[in-house]
Amino acid sequence: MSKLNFEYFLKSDVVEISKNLIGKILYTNVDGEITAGIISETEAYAGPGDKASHAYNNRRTSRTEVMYGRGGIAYVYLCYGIHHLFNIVTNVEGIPHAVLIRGIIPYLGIETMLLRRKKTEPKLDHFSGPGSAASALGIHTSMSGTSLSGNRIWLEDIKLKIPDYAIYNCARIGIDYAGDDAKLPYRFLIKHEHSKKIFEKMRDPR
DNA sequence: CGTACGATCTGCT
DNA sequence: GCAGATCGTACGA
Repeated sequence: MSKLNFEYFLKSDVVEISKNLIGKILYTNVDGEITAGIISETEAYAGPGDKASHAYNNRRTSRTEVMYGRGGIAYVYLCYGIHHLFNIVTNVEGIPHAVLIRGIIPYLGIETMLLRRKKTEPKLDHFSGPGSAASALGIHTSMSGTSLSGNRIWLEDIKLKIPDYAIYNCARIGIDYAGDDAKLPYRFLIKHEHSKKIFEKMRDPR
């Protein structure tokens, strides 16, 4: 089990990183409460040339400014006034690439995560969808800009590797405004059946 | 300053 | 399958 260091996030191919992040473990420490999930779904947002990105055409605002920082920090923003969506900034300083985390498989602290989600049934559905995944991990917009090499949010490799046949990719969701870029196959996810297997194994390790 | 709308989720039908 | 929730952000006046 090794913590991913910032160099991992400096690579230039955000789509490649998106795919590679599938199966990594995302940890948060919120007020001393540690929870974690296996990343099961991601989307790449390729910065200035990507109409779906908040940083399209190098648009800079106080919200998007953190995306222009060095890879390996969190970009968290509010969507529809309700959902705190968690992204990982990639590439070198000045290039605003990011990966949206869209789903997790509970790995550590599922009781806490269920409380945050106001759910009782330990179902996988409650942790898929970008708003749900971030909420389960206690992520808030106030954490935007947090370094992933600190002790508040970080990533680790897992021994169990997700095989390629269990991963597929397709077009991103909810970005109809992005024209042709809406068709780009920048979304990666673990097939549902495979996610369920991992989830069950996690809950009953025998 | 005012307005339009979004990288969504939920519950009800 | 669809509408409603709900509010910060962006942008134009």
